Amino acid sequence: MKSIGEASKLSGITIETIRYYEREGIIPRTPRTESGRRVYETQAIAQLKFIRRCRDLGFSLADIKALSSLRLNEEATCSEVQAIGECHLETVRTKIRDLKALETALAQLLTHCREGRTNCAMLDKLFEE
Amino acid sequence: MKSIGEASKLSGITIETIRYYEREGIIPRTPRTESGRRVYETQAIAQLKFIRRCRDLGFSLADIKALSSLRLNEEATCSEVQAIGECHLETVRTKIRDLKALETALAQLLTHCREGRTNCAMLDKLFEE
DNA sequence: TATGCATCCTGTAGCGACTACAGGTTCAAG
DNA sequence: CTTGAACCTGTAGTCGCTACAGGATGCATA
Repeated sequence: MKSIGEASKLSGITIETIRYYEREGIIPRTPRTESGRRVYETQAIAQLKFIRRCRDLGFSLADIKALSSLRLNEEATCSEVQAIGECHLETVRTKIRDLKALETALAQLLTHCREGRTNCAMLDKLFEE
Repeated sequence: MKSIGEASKLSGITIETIRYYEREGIIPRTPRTESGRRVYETQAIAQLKFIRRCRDLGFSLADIKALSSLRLNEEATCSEVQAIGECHLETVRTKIRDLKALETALAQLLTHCREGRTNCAMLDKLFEE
């Protein structure tokens, strides 16, 4: 039986974000004390940790919602989880490829820049044609 | 003297986004016809293309604003442009590193998943402890 | 018991960079 | 003169938070 502050420290999610997750239905409505303060049980904190790990892996909140419900669903198969994971992995790989291309282009432009000309070769390149 | 539709096609920026850039002061207020339609000269279109290229390189609109004004400023030095570029390049490289770590972690989790167990090893891993 | 401070509550607005309308006007072709 | 494409302004939604404002509660100390 922990307060939101303790839940925050244990899960590594800020208080504001925990409340946001509740508002958005990422986690179910947390029980309150008589005075209206949120109360977290061990399981609720485990769920927050799970969300934290998924976010660290870059999953969207929509994906996390799906993964959470798959865990609770008896009939859910591993392959459904796998599909979400594979799809996300592909997204990540695409991002890496895109960023690498971008890195190369940027580095190339900066090489011109480093030559110390008065007129900036990088800006000229970006403006040309 | 082009319409916003033509400017959009020539620059590769959607009409809505061009209007957004104007609203946000990324580009100056575009002159209008008597009836209130936007009119783009060759130079305005060149600026849109410049913005497009910068966005493709991942620069923020704030950076682009700075780069644009550096180009117009007589006293601006190449080193100021370089500083913005180097800073952005570092950001990109950091992102690539982070995404690669994430890719590895995800791929590893999915390896377990692929083993075809009934209980999903990936979900279990994410929930454990 | 009173005070003071930390922690909590709800509700709303802001971020970046768009995107997507609604509801209206203008233009050019047939 | 009508039709339909293209344009206009203004506002709200997206994602995943973050940052308040303005108030209530809980706990330790004087």
